Amino acid sequence: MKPTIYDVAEKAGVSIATVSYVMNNQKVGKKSKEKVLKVMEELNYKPSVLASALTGKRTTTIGFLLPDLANPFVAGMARRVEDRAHERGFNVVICSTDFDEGKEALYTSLLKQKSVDGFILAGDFKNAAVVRELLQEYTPVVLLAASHPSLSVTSVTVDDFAGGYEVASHLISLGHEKIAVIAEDAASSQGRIHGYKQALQDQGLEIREDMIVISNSSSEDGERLAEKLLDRSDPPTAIFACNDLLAIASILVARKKGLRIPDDLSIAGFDNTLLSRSSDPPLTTVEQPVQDMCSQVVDLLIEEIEGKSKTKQRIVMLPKLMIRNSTGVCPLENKV
Amino acid sequence: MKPTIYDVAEKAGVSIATVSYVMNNQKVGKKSKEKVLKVMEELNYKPSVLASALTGKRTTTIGFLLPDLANPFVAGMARRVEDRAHERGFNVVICSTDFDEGKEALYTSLLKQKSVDGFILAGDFKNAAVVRELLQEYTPVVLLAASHPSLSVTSVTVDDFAGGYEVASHLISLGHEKIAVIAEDAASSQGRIHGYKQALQDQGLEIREDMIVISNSSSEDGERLAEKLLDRSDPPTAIFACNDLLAIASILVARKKGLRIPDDLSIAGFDNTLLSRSSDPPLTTVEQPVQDMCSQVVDLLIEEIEGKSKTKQRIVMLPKLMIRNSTGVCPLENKV
DNA sequence: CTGAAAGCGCTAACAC
DNA sequence: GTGTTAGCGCTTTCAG
Repeated sequence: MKPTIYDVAEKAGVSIATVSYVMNNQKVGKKSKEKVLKVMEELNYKPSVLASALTGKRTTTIGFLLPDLANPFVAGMARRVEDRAHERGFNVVICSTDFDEGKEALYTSLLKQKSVDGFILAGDFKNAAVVRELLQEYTPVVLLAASHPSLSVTSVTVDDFAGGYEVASHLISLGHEKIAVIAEDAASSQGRIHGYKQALQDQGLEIREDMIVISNSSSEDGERLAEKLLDRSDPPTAIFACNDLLAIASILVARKKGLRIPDDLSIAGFDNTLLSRSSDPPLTTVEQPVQDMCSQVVDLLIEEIEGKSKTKQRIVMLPKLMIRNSTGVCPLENKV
Repeated sequence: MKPTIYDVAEKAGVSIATVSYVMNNQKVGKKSKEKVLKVMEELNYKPSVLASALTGKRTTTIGFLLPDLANPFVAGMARRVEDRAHERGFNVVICSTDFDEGKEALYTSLLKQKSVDGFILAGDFKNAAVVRELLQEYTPVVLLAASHPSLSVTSVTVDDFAGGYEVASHLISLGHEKIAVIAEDAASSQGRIHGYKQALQDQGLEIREDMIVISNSSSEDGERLAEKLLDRSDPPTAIFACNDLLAIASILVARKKGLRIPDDLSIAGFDNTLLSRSSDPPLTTVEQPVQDMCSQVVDLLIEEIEGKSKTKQRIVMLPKLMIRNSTGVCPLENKV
C-alpha cells in the first residue's frame, strides 16, 4: 500500500499531527522536522490530495470549459492556460461544451462534485443561469474571451469592437465598399460587427444587414455561407470572417470559383492562428494577445480562489491588425 | 453549506447508510428509496466525489499527458479522447509535457496524488522509468500514438511503417529519387523512416542518411532544416515531413525560395490535420484514424480501471494516404 | 513545541 | 431492508 501519514509518523516516532505540521510549514522543532522529512523521503511519501481537500483545503484543480478543443485558437488558449496554471501549482480539467447549454450545466455540475477550486469559462458561455448560480454560491469563476455585461463577473477579453473597426477601416482604405461579414453566433462576433458598422458609418458608407451572416462556426457552414455570398447578383468585394477558420473556408470557396485573392476578392480573418500563416495567400487577420490574456485569467482566478481578490474586473486587451496578402485594393470594375 | 448525506438522511427520516445504498443502487425498500430520492431532489444534493473516493471508489478522472496541446493534431486527439471519456462518465485532466522527462515525471506524480483512476500517455513518452513505475504499482496506463516495445503496456497506434512506406512509394512512383525526410525526435518518426527506407530499398534506390534530418518539432526548426536541405548543392526533389506542421514549414521555405510546388519540389506531410487542407497547394499527407484510435484507448483504459481487462494488447490501425496537390512528378532536369 | 482526538462526507461490514 | 459504526488520510483545535 501507499504510505500514509500514519506510516510516516510511526517510523519517525512522532504523532501524525507533527507530520502534518511539517507538511504545512508550521512551527515544528528542528529535530522532529528533520526526522520527519527524512522518513518522508525514505518512504517516498506523497500526501493524498483527496484527504486533504476533504478537510477543507484546495484541490489545486481548476475546471476549464471551452467551446471546442479542436479549434486551433481555442487549443492555443488551452495551452497557455495550462502552462500558467501549472506554474501556479494547479491542474486543469478541460471540457468542450460545443456551445451547448446542457453540456455547460452538466460539466460544471460534475466538476463541482469533484470540488475543483474554480472555473474558467472561455468563449461564449451560453448558459447564464449556470454562471449566475456559480456566482451566488461564491464559486470562483472568470470568463475568458467572453464577457457577460449583465453579470458581475471578472473577465478578460480582447477589444472586439476595436478589432472589427480596424479590419473594416483597413478594407475601406483599400477602396472596398461592399464588405460582407461571416460571423459566429457569439457575443464576440457581435462586438466585431459593431466595430465594423461604426467604421462604415464613420466613412459614410451604407450598412447593409444582408451582407452580415451568422454561421454555426463549422468550416462546412462557413463554406456554405461564403458560397451564398459570392453567388449573389451583387457580390461583396471583401469578406471579413470573424475567425480564421471561417476565413480559410472562404478562401477555399473563392479558389474553387476561380477568384483570385486578393485581386478579385479580399478576405480577412480574426485570431491569427497558425492557419493564417500557412494559408495561401497568408491571411490578413487580427491578433489577440493570447498569452497575456490567459496568464491574466489564471492569475485572477487564483486570486479569487485564495480570497485575495478585491473587486471584480473586466480587463480588455487591445488586438493588433496583421496585414498580410489576402487583402488588396478593390477591383475597379466593382466600384460603384 | 452544501447539503451532505446527513442532511438527506435526516430529512428523509432514514440513516445515512440507506441514502448511500440508494445512491449505489443497492437493495432498498421501495418506500425509503422514493422518499430519499425525493429529498435528494429537493435539497439538490450532489454527493462529494472526494469523500467517496477516499473510501476507495474511483474519482472518474483520468490523466492525459500529451506533448503539446497547441499542436493541431494533438488537440484533435485530445478532443476525441475527451468526448469518449465524457461518454463513459470520466473527466480528463490534460498536461502538456513538451517531451520533457521532468514534466512527465512531475505531472504523473501530481496526478497520482490526486488519485486519478488512470493515465493515457500520448505521443512519445520519453521517461520510460515513469511508465515502468506506473505499471508495477498497477496504475492503469495506456499509450496513444506511441508504444514502448520493451514494456508490457497496452497501446493504440497507427502503423507508422506502413505510412512511411506509402508516402515514399507514392513519391517514387512519381519519379523522385532524392527524397529527404524531416522527422521528429520520436519513435513514431522512426517507424515512418523505416517504412520510407524499405520502400526505397524495394525499388532499388540508394538510401542516403544525410537526407534524413531530425527536428525538435517546432515550426521554426522545421523551416531551418528545410532551408538547409534545399540549399544543398544536391537538393532533394521531394520532402517527406513527418507531420503536417513540418510540411507546412517546408512549403513556406520553398515558396520563399521561389520554388513552385509541386513543379519544382514535392512535399508530403503526415497526420491530415486541417492545416493540410488549407495550405496552398493542399498537402498530400497521411490520415490517421484519430477518432477510432482515441475511442479505443479510452475504452481500453477504462477496462483496466474497472479490472475487466484480460490481457495487455498493442493495437495498430492502418493509415491512409491522402494524395493532394503538393506532390507531383519529379522535374526532369533533376533526374539522374 | 507536540500529542490526542474530533471531524470532513461517504462506504461497507456487521448487526438487528 | 435498514441502522450502527468503524474507518479512508489528513487538518486542526485544544490540552499539556
